[in-house]
Amino acid sequence: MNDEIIDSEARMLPNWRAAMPAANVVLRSVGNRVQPGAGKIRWCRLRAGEKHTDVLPPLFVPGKFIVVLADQPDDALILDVLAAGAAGCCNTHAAPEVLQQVALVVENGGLWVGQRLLQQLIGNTARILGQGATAESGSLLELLSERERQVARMVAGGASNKEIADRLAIAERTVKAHLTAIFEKTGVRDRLQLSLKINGAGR
Amino acid sequence: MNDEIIDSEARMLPNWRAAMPAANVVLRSVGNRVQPGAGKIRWCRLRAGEKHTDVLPPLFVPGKFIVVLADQPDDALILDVLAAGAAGCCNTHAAPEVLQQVALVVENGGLWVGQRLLQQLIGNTARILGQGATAESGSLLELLSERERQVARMVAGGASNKEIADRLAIAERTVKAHLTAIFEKTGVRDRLQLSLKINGAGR
DNA sequence: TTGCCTATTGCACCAAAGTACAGTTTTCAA
DNA sequence: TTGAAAACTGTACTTTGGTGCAATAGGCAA
Repeated sequence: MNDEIIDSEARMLPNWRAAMPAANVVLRSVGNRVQPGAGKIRWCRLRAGEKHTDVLPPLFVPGKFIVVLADQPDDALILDVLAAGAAGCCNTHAAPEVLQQVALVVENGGLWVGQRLLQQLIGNTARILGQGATAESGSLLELLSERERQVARMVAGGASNKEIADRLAIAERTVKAHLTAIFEKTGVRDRLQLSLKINGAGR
Repeated sequence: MNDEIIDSEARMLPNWRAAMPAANVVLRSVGNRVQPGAGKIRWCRLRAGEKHTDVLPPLFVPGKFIVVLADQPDDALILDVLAAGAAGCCNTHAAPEVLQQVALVVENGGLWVGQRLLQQLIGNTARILGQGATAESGSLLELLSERERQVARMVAGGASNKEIADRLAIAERTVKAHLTAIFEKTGVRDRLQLSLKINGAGR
């Protein structure tokens, strides 16, 4: 793979070379755009003291994935760079096997997250889900009253609040009240997310 | 790899064979222990109606990783089996490439989570591929420029304009401009309808 | 060189979605 | 009889979505 490794110093590390012998280190300065190379993945080193908000934005280009190699990859940083659009984040000195694993996942369009952080996310989310909503639309809809179910299905079918109000012969305000209750019970934030959950869209 | 696939029927699926030609399907009955094979991974099919709490516990043995192949892998199920100790969970009929990706990650001690769920775990960050797109959504997306496709997929994955702007490092106004063009080209009236078309749900 | 397409962006505006506070009425189990 | 839940609704507000007008700049084929 002809990936590039973007760093503020032009020094190839041994684990990088072992993982991707064909890659090149490309220099960057803060704030500067770097011309994309041929590979699908743009590896970007984040040194201690460098802010991802300064480093990453110029690097995002269509059709390329960014993987961050962080010198100090604490959980908050990892989540931040992933939330900012990076497809993975691991330690600058990660083993070549790990870097290759990251490359495979990311090249296939996946996101790569370290195991320990992922387990934390899973544990936290499993506990949250265990206390409340499930994602399956059947059991999701079971949380709702009869009228709420009716409104939820209509939203999932693409209807606006006004259309729902007209069809059910109720006020638009009433539709909004039902939706607010639906959002609270299901843990979704808006009608688009509700539709995705009910329709089972995605995987 | 000499992994085993544990199922209640002794029937190898084509995607399983393609992903791991040396694997065997091993029969199990509910509640029964299955002697571990030589491989590191024990793939366990979870059919519709089968409860993971009945199926998985006898399968956990030291030194082996369990990956669940679920017929109906909704988010709650995936999180439950991961919280219960499985190292991955994907669709029974996942593509061989996906199964191989799972195998690589898990054999190296990682956890494998589907992209959509992972994005939810990361706080609903979104990078949605066109995986699972219908023919309609395929031809729909062909109408769009590269950047419009990117924006459209992110909307279909549930992202707000602000989130898309942040992830692509562009202005929210630019996202809206792309969406206006997308709506014109596809003939939909808003992001909810766009999401339904791309995800192949509803009308 | 020219014209078209794509990408980007600002300012301004209106419409729709969603939230907050508050209220009434009906049904039904305790 | 009482209290809770469900259903309904108004007024008012904030946030987000979407549109209109206008503009610059780069890439590329004719």
